[in-house]
Amino acid sequence: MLDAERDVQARLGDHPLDFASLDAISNIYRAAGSVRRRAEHELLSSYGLSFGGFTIMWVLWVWEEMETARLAEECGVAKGTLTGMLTTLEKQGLVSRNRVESDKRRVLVDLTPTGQTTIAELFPKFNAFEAKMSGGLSIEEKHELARLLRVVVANASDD
Amino acid sequence: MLDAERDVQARLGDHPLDFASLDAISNIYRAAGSVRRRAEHELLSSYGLSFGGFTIMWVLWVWEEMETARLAEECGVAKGTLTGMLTTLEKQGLVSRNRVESDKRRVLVDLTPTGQTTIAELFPKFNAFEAKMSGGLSIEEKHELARLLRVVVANASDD
DNA sequence: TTCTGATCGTTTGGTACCAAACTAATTTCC
DNA sequence: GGAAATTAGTTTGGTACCAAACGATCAGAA
Repeated sequence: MLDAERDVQARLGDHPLDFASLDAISNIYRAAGSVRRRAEHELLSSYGLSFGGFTIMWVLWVWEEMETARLAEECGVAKGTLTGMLTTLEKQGLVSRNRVESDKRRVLVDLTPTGQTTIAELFPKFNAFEAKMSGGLSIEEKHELARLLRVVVANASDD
Repeated sequence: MLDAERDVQARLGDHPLDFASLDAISNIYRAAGSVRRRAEHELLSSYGLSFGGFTIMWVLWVWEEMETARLAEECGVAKGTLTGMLTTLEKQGLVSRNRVESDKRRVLVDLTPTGQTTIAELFPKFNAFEAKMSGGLSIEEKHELARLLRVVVANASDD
């Protein structure tokens, strides 16, 4: 990466380059992309799940039945995106949608029994995968990584 | 996140949960997604660029003319994906494709003069954006974040 | 030479993803 | 009580993204 730093600085001329920020932020995507692809390849594809689909199921497993809006928020996707992903999961028989009687605009999403079984079997494997992806880091380093990332998330979420 | 930890542990029963790994890895996506959306919103949309399109232009700016295969690798996308993104950038007049005379399978991609101007103007703003997204972190913390992420990338790239 | 295998970029088919427009249901305010 | 504003989820139109199949080109061997 030092070559890049020198080259970028050359392009910028006298414009100062904040390389530390570039280094921190640009590595976030690189890491996210490579871990995501690896997870889909190595683990999720055999369950017919995308990374996003897995995330939905995990959230529902932990917090149980949930409205669409909150589910989208928890999963970090737009609500329109969630509609399509839920349709996919519904076709696979993994989640169910139920209109709320008292307010028919709302929809409650929940895991089906099949979905429950699937995520209960899958999650331990996924957690082991996460351990492998963070292999070589101490527990303190893992928590430090999470802490630093939370600062970035907070910055990016400011309104 | 501590509620989640307790809830997940409850679901897992006696199965041990590696929460530190979960914490580290799951925050990577959250951070990547929120920073990406913010960048597109706040900065890239006014240039008509997606995050991926910006990445391509940045790589070409730093390393200059490059073959498709290496460009895809540098940008962290599949080569088929790159084809479509290059078509978009080509339509916008920002990059050009040129077949290599000595080996007509190969294609060299480069920035057009317009592309050069665009990225030279945009990059300082993007770097300032990166600084904002990593605001509140010291220089040492930024480099530590990058270092920890590189470990993850290396783990995810193992064959 | 010509056949075989490898390599490069593109195409294809499909999901994921977003923002904005839309529809239906509910609440607010006069 | 009814029009207007608000809210929830879906639909729409478009890009991004992947893996696998494809077509063209090149390199090597018989």
